[in-house]
Amino acid sequence: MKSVETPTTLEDIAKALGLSASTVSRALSGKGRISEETVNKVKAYMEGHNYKPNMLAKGLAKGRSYSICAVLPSDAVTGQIPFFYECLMGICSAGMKSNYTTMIVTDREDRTGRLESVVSMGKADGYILLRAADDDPALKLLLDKKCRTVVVGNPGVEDVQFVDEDHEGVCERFTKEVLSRGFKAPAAIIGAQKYNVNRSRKRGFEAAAAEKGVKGTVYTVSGDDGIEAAVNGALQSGADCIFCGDDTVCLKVLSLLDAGKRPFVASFYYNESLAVSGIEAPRFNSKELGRRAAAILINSIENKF
Amino acid sequence: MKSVETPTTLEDIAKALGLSASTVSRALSGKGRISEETVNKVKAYMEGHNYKPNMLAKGLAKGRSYSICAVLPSDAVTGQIPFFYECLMGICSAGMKSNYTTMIVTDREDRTGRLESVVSMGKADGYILLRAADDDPALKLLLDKKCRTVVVGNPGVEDVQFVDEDHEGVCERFTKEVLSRGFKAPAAIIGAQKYNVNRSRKRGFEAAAAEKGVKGTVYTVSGDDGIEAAVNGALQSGADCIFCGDDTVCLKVLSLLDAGKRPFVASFYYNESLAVSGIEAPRFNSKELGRRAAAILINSIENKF
DNA sequence: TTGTAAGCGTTATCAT
DNA sequence: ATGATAACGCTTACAA
Repeated sequence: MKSVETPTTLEDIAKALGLSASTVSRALSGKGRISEETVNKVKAYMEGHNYKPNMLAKGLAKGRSYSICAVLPSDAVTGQIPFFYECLMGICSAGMKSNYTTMIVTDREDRTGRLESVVSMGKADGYILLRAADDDPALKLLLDKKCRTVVVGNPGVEDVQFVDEDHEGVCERFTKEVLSRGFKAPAAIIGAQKYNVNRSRKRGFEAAAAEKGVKGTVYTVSGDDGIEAAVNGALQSGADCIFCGDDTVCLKVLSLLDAGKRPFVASFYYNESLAVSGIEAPRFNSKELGRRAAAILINSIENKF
Repeated sequence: MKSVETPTTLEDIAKALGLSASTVSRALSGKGRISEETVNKVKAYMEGHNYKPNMLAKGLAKGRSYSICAVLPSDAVTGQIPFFYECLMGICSAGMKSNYTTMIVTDREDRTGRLESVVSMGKADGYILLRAADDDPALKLLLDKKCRTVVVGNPGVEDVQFVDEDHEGVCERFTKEVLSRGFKAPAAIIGAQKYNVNRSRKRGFEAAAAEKGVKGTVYTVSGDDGIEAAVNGALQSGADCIFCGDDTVCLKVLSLLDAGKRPFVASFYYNESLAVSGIEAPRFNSKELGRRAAAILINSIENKF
């Protein structure tokens, strides 16, 4: 049953080397007193035969799963948002580096049943929330259950680890740069204010408008019809440029405007698809953001045990 | 240490009910001889106290991980392709229904190191390959290691389970419908032919052109510069409409054409972003496709053990 | 320094 | 029908 080529268990290696499983275990982990010689012998053996530990067994013994869980929104639109996919790639990549597996879980908006399941089965050592609204039920659940958690984007909650970009600053600088081209009546159409990131962008835009001494009008929207109303409002009030809170909003805005004679449109978040319409937007490295989140989480896992 | 409210182990329940752990195990699984009465007693107890089994322990005992692994491409562009994200959501959703966790792994193009790691650590009971090229190294690895695998899209390999859409048929019908509007010189710009799906689309397009009695020109491309050359070629040879193999190609094509006076453009795969430019395309339900893949995989896992 | 043995929580095999 | 007991592969006291 057991392969001769590849040792499948510590026992196999132990037998082959005339040692005991525990000695091999120590040789590999470096924990506990063990002779340099034995370590080398084991290491040498490992070169040829490529043993991989059974993480389930290891996990059971150490009370860990060696996997981290990415908590994703599952609403229809998210597939159109490269941010989530890229961020996920970053998490996965950073996880693998530390031998952590990345699992995912999605719940329908405002439900947490699946996440709850995952949590109570102890299938993950930590959680990365890829989006958190105010009073986010998923975040609440994770905190209640005392799960190690890192949020992508500032959740605006005390004592929660998070990684974030400087949305406010970036938006402010970007807006100022655009306004300096001579626009006098900027409008901004920004998504749901229950997301901290949208509030930051709003502040950044407003600060830039104030500094430039022009009156900036902000339309905060949630849902497609809100966007249509905002676009109409902006046009009627004579806006000469429209800033969109993110790529999703921007794509919707573009689809509502006649490409030929639309005002200048920009987005606060870049997306390749926007290139088709020649839209400018600041770029963020979401994969790197995911990497950072995972690194922080794993670090906190390894240090707490 | 152990919570009084929530039993964390079978032992806890056994103690509370004056039974043994193995009896409780049987009561829950329904396997083996056990009295109706005991089953009811245990079931009743479970109502109040919401016990969740430790899947690691269960997995160790049964030689399973209770998780399935989605193998994703990690190239830069994939974030722009809603297909992968949507498919992943479907997999995750179907997995949760059967208490399977969905984990993900990505490897840089043509590398399989990470997947190999996951495979040899036995962290997944089965694999879903979200994209397979001809002679795909990841698929080869999975088959070599005798991993239960389902591929999304026909990999063109014997004895491999897969789920797929009828790309050829859909493309043929779609192309015919468009051509019946009077176009006489259709061109198609289709991605790398190492992907079966692109070959299917090419066949579908060609069949439609043949049926309509017009000469269809196919440009097969891989990479952005290939697309530019193809677009130029199509324009110079007087194409009056351009079919794009998928949403990615289409977005690139659109960015190369002047929106005002471009020929009619259509895509063989829909993407919300294309709506901005009013592009038509057949729609596929990728989430459902993912669901089907997961269902098949899980079914095969449960039946083989 | 190394080996032995107990333990992680579950399932499966055997007695009872 | 139920309860011990071994087993899954690993870690970690504790013994030697």
